[in-house]
Amino acid sequence: MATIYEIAAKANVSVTTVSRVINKSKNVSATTRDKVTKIINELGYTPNILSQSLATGITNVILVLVHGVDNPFFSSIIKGIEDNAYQNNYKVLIAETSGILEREDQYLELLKTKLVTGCIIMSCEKNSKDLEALYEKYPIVQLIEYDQKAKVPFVSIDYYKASRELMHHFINKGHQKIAFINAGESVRISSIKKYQAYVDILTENDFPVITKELEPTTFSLENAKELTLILLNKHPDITAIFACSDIIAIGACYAIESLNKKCPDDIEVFGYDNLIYSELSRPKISTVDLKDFQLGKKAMSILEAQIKNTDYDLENYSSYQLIFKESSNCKD
Amino acid sequence: MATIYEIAAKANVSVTTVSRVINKSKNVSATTRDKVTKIINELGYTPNILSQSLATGITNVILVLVHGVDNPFFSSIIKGIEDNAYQNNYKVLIAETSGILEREDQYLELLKTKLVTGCIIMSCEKNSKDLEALYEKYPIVQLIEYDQKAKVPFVSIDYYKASRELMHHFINKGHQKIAFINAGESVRISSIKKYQAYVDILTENDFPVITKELEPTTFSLENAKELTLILLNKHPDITAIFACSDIIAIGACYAIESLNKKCPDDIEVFGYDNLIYSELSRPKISTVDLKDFQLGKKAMSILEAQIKNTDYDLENYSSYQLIFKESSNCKD
DNA sequence: TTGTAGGCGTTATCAA
DNA sequence: TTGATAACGCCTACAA
Repeated sequence: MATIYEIAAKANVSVTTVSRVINKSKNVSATTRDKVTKIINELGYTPNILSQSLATGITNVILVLVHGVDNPFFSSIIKGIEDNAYQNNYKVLIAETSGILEREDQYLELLKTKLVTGCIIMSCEKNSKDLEALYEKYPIVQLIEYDQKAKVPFVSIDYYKASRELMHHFINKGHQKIAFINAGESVRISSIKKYQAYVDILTENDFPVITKELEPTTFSLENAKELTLILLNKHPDITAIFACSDIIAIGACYAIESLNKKCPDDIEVFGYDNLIYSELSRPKISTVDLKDFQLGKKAMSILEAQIKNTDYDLENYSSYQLIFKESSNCKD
Repeated sequence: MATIYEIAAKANVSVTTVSRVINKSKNVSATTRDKVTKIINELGYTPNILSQSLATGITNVILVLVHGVDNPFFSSIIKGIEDNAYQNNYKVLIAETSGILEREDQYLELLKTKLVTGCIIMSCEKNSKDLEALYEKYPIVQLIEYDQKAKVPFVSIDYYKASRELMHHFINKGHQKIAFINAGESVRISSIKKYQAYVDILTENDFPVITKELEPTTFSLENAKELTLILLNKHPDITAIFACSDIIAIGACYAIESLNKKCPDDIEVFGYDNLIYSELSRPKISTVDLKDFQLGKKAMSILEAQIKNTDYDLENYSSYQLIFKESSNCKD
């Protein structure tokens, strides 16, 4: 690879001048600039990011930490992040942690070693203190799931509010026996908030709480079906199911169908996240849309604010929308 | 962040010695090593990868270039890559190109600038020559889709063979009017090979070729349904459909259902890729499993061979398996 | 407008 | 077994 020195030699100028041209500094004459630019193109020169970063202490690379790229929201969220990032000339790299703390740390070291400038964390195994410590030193933003105790900026949606809205729909429809099937990761803020809303509304109305939680390791769809069957067996008078995710909702529908009941006529089902799955299934699953693209964009903007030292909020709630499809009786 | 100099100062040794300790060189006395190690731990020192790489010209980071992380196979393939990579102490980063050449180049520059050591390419917009030129300089492996004309190593499956096998199943079942619905990216090697196999087998048997190709920009599921309806309208005697992907197969099933026909009784349908979608739909889609995890592992091993300068093959075909589910009459 | 020289944090070379 | 010093490729005062 050509270096700044070779360019300088061929152009008969100093490396400083070449550097100026590369960085579009104003203090270069048009003639010099053209001469240097021409040679740069001739030699197909690309600046060595390593060296640039070493000298400036900054890279234009940001990292997205995710549990797994098969994370349901992930693919559309990343588009939002990138949209914002590319506009501001950042490169976006993604890393999977698989929920393994050691691996998470390994990738976060890329921050310490200056390889990446900031990090969007969608999956975090750290305790609150360690996370805060990290945030003190580096630009960090949590996305969707976040640590309630840590004072570290996050972008998410108000799961509690959204879930109350969903429950209100059920109540307005006259449902009294409403089941809730939670994902098997009830430590996640999203699960906690959904459950809170579910319980609160039922309590306010004096209706019974009927819940099951998925076993974390199983294939959600099958497990959801099993759990729903157990619930429906024990409580044959259930008329509505609040599923923590679309996949779970589909499993629930399978269970309903296998009992020769109809969804939504006999039992109404609501999912969460508005994934493509909810379109593929029969009936199509009513669900809560998270506007993933917006979430991603917002997260990137918060990160950038940190990098550029401008103002930003610690708590950022993005909008959502209840989508009524075939698995629920249409809106009120 | 602490640097090697601070460590050296505190330990009363030279930076060279500290460097030796960090890199586990043999030429350090146990006493010195312990002393230095202790201070390293005390100060929570992490080497600056940028500097290391600048000095050595090597990073332990590899890059996976993908069109989009919503690429259907991607999530399980990446697990295979990582499995192999972590064992050999590499970090794996992922980047989306969205099929944009400029963006692809931007990420590939990370190779030139030594930020990453090698690259697994799952999506490439480059022409054969440019790709070959890249391969001359850097460790590169193509995964799944590959450029037939470029002499650049690839890991994929033998789509032609697999598709012939699939078609043989149809023929053995007595089907004569077999439709083929191709993805809207018929420049991809996978699409080309599937189509080749389809046409070859029909020609060998003197059966008619009946095909449609998806419009690239549309939502596959709906578009597949439409196209299937058109085909079934024009050729009501079609008894089998070879769909280029599971999603397309699901769309085909929808079309069949909407005509009050039964799958597989009236029309047998086969998909490709064995994605989760094929499990969610009714009927479950018979499909070709690609053993994604193995593919990923293999790709990483080829990349490593390049990095470590050991032998490897240019053409690597991984195994596959026809999976018979509900959308086809069970195996022969 | 241009150039010189020192520094970023590490490793490699050579000598001691 | 250790250390001094150049080198990696770039940026940025400071000087001219």
